[in-house]
Amino acid sequence: MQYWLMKSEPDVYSIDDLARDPEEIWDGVRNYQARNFLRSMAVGDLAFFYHSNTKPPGIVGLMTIIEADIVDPTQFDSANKYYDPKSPPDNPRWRTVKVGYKETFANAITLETLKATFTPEELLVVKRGNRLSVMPVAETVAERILAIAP
DNA sequence: GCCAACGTTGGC
DNA sequence: GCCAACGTTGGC
Repeated sequence: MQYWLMKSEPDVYSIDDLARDPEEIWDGVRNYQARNFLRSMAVGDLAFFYHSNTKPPGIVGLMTIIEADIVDPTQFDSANKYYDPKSPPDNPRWRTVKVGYKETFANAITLETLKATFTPEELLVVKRGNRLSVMPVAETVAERILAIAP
């Protein structure tokens, strides 16, 4: 079992949206490094839901991976923002996972708190200039996050 | 709204 | 294969 952190802009898709409709395909990731992390996820892994581009940014809840390595359908939808005409239909470029809602933390753990608690080596999301939207979280770090999550 | 960081694209 | 130009991310 592995832990992950996955970012989403709450204006686009928030933890409340996931709570309302508790199974969702995590679509729209168009970065190869993030894609590779998505592909290495397994059913039962846990992922922290991170709100980015909002005030304040931070970890707001927890979800679980309920289906691994699925094709991101938006890459073949020409009307979709994430349409990728260069993705070969017989070998889809963008894979993702289906996530399930687990919980919303009573008090979000802000980026400020994360920065005060973890070094950039321990937790990638506190690293300046980091733009990765999907990243692994070491188990020891995950346990510390869960311990401070109310 | 600014801008640093950095990934991607495309000409050569 | 290099690298300048460009686009996007995301904190502030």
